[in-house]
Amino acid sequence: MTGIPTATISRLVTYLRILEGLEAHEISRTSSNDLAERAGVTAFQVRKDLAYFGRFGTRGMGYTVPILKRELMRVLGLNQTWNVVVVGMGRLGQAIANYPGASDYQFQYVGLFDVNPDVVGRTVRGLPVRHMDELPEFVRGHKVDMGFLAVPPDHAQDAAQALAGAGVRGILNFAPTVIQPRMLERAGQQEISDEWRAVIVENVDFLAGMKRLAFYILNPHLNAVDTEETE
Amino acid sequence: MTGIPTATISRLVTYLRILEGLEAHEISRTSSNDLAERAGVTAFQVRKDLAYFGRFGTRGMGYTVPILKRELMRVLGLNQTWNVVVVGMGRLGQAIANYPGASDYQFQYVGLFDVNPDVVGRTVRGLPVRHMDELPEFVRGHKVDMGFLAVPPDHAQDAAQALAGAGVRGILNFAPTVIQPRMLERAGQQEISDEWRAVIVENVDFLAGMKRLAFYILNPHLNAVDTEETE
DNA sequence: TGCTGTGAATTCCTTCACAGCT
DNA sequence: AGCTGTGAAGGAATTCACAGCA
Repeated sequence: MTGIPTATISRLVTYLRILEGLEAHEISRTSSNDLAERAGVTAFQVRKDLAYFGRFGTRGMGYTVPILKRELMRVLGLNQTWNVVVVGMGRLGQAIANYPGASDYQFQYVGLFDVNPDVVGRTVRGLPVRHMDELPEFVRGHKVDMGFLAVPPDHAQDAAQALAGAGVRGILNFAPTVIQPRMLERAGQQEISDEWRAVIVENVDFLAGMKRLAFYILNPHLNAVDTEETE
Repeated sequence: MTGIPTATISRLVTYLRILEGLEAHEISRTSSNDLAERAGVTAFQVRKDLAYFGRFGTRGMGYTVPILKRELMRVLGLNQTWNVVVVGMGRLGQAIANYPGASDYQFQYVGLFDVNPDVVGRTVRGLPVRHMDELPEFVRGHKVDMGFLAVPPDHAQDAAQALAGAGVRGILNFAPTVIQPRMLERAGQQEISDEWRAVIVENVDFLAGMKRLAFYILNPHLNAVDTEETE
């Protein structure tokens, strides 16, 4: 059961957001055409994307908003709680920690970390900023699932390895750097033998976004209307 | 001369970043293999990506770091100055306005905007926060090229239209919403007839990044090591 | 020999057309 | 009749193999 396009996952996130908007406006029915228009893709695409994961509609009728929303949340793993630490409490890290909407969808910030003594000990969003030395114990003790990485680029690899070594399952990397995956080893890797799982890295890079924008302004004919970026 | 993959542009940004790192370490030569390893892609990919834009290497020798860097900057439009306004001066907007590295590469913040009276009039990074009412005149007067959009999602479409109407050429949208392109019309559209150019929209969405991460943690076998994301 | 540049092959993703329920 | 779900066709993007220079 391999082979779901990465782009499909990004679009599912978009569909989910649209469904939330519809629900907020108390619209209870939709269709592949309606979703497609709102998402800026084709109706074929919507149906194909959904078909990877099941049959959520009714022929001749369309989709029921709450049902499709629930199913997409299940598919995307958003009906469970995710414990998150943020590493790097500079301006970006603070903005991330305070971003409204992150706390929806069961993303719970449980710990904040930095190495700068000026920052460690301060309180952000009601949580104390801890020193990185405490990370391994904290991750194990608090069942942390993900780390959000908002450190300067030259410290990103080290911090990513610290997170991976402490045992997180995924890293959302905000630093404009490629994290080398082969150096990411989870704590207790030797215990896991058969069912070895790599640490997942997703990137959010807005410097890259700025540069892509510059390119497409200069070369508008090369621009395709798409959902994400890249990424 | 159509058909350069969007993913290629994202990767060019990555290559450029690597070249900057090499230059900072006074490494003056590289190769498709070296770049590939650092970028987490194949050497074929690197060469193909570069080949879309020219011949920058020497057979048998590889690439000269400063030359390839210069060429990539030219291709990406980073050897010119881009005037930027930031719309939405909440925590995220402030983090963006203060982000180090944005001011490299000739992205110059020339204006900051909001509608909240508590924020308008305050100073961020030495610039006064102006009211959105002033946007159209400001964009024309200061030759603004791009707008960075960091407003709440329910105001993103309106703000995007305001930016487009004021005459910016591109929008970097940080709000978790799809901007409907058909409503973006540049000021003076009637004047431009033949050489009509759409406003380019690039998205940077870290809520989407969080959700993709959740999915790939639950489905690690579906994860492909890639540069962006989407997106 | 070593590494780039590039047509050809392959794989992957999207688009299409229509079968299948309601 | 209307809209979903899906195998098949088509189109892109990546991978490959090797020709072409230094």
